[in-house]
Amino acid sequence: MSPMPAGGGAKAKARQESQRARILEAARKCFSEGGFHGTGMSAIAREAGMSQGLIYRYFTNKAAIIQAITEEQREERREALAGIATCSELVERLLEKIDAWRDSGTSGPCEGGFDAAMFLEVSAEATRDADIAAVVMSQEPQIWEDFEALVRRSAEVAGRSLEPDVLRRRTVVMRCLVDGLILCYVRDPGQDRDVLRKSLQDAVAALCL
Amino acid sequence: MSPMPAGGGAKAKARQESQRARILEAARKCFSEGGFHGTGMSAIAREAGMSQGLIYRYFTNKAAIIQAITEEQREERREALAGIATCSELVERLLEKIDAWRDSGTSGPCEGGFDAAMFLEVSAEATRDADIAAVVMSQEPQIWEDFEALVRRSAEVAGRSLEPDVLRRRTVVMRCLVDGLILCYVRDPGQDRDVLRKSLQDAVAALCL
DNA sequence: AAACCTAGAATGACCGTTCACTCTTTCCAG
DNA sequence: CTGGAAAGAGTGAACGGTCATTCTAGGTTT
Repeated sequence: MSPMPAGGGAKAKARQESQRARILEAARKCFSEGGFHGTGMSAIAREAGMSQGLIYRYFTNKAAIIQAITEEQREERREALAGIATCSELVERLLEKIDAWRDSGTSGPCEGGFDAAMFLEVSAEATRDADIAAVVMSQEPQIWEDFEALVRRSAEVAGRSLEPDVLRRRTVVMRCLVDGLILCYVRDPGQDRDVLRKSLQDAVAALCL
Repeated sequence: MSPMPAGGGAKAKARQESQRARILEAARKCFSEGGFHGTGMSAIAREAGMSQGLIYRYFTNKAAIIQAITEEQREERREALAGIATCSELVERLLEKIDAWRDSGTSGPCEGGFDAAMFLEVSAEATRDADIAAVVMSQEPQIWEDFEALVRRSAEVAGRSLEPDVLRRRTVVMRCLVDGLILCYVRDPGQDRDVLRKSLQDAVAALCL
């Protein structure tokens, strides 16, 4: 009946999880290179080193894989944000990550887990697929919280205390800057990295962050 | 030999152009709703009110249509930017356009020609398809020029004169803000528009623009 | 032997593209 | 003006291929 194996022993459970993870990892790489709709199940199966049919034992269909990957992104973003103290540092780390992504052969997630192509793919897909849009929107409050916490932290480090509504506005600006930076850098990876860095740091300073 | 009709009379030329435009318009709508790879030629043909085969009289293949649409975007962006005097006004107009796009049923280009879905689709595709990436990158210098001109204009209106490197940095920041705003608003169209507006206008003011 | 895992073939649908063919317009010889 | 051939515009069926998904049947583990 159920497509997923019903767990008996803990060992089976473990294998189940590892297979799911293997599929997800393969799918992430393929989707990153070819996009959600440009990637076939055969490519995912090949990358994962298994048959096409086997994938359907762990995921009901392709959409479920896409959804799982979309959900994964939140965790990665949270973790990345958690280890950062100030807005200035965020800009620095982000530039490093984009560099790493770009240098990893224009495809696939780099070691840091950041994948600019996937970021855009998810955003684009959300404008079309209602299910993906729902997942993305459900993540938003959490992401805003994390960003706001960062901005607050950053202001405190700088010895300033922001009023709630100012904090909120600065947070919005900061997120727009970050997203825009990704877009700009991805669009033209050849442009001067230092100009980008100085520009953004300049703005961060002007905004008292 | 040649796939495109060789022009005899001016009338034929005119029809040729109008047919091309018809296909492009239909394709834009379909691509906006389903993405480049999620849209079939049959859908474009149906939307354009012609047979699939006829499309190939005006475009060598699907990739050529995608490329033509990508190229179209530059003109639209240029025109939109040309009619704007200050950075503050840019933020205002952009929010209006995103609203118009969102309200037009989550699909298709709105009357203002702005299409957030297409914007993301092109950016995402550029990370994968080398031809599209080339088109996008070839547009970049022009777009940066337009943005820089706007920022300069805006500073002059505010009675300030920016030094070249400061101007450049402010331009980068402004573009990141604009791109980021689109991304934020598209990701969660339900969020408070006024917060977005105030936040961005705040930042513009803080950056002396 | 029972339960599960897995590969690989089969499925029908749809993909982008081509092709043979039919209309419609153009154009010039008579 | 007219008639008929040449050329262009347009159709829709057909092509090989790939798509996502399902099924069958053979292994492997327990």
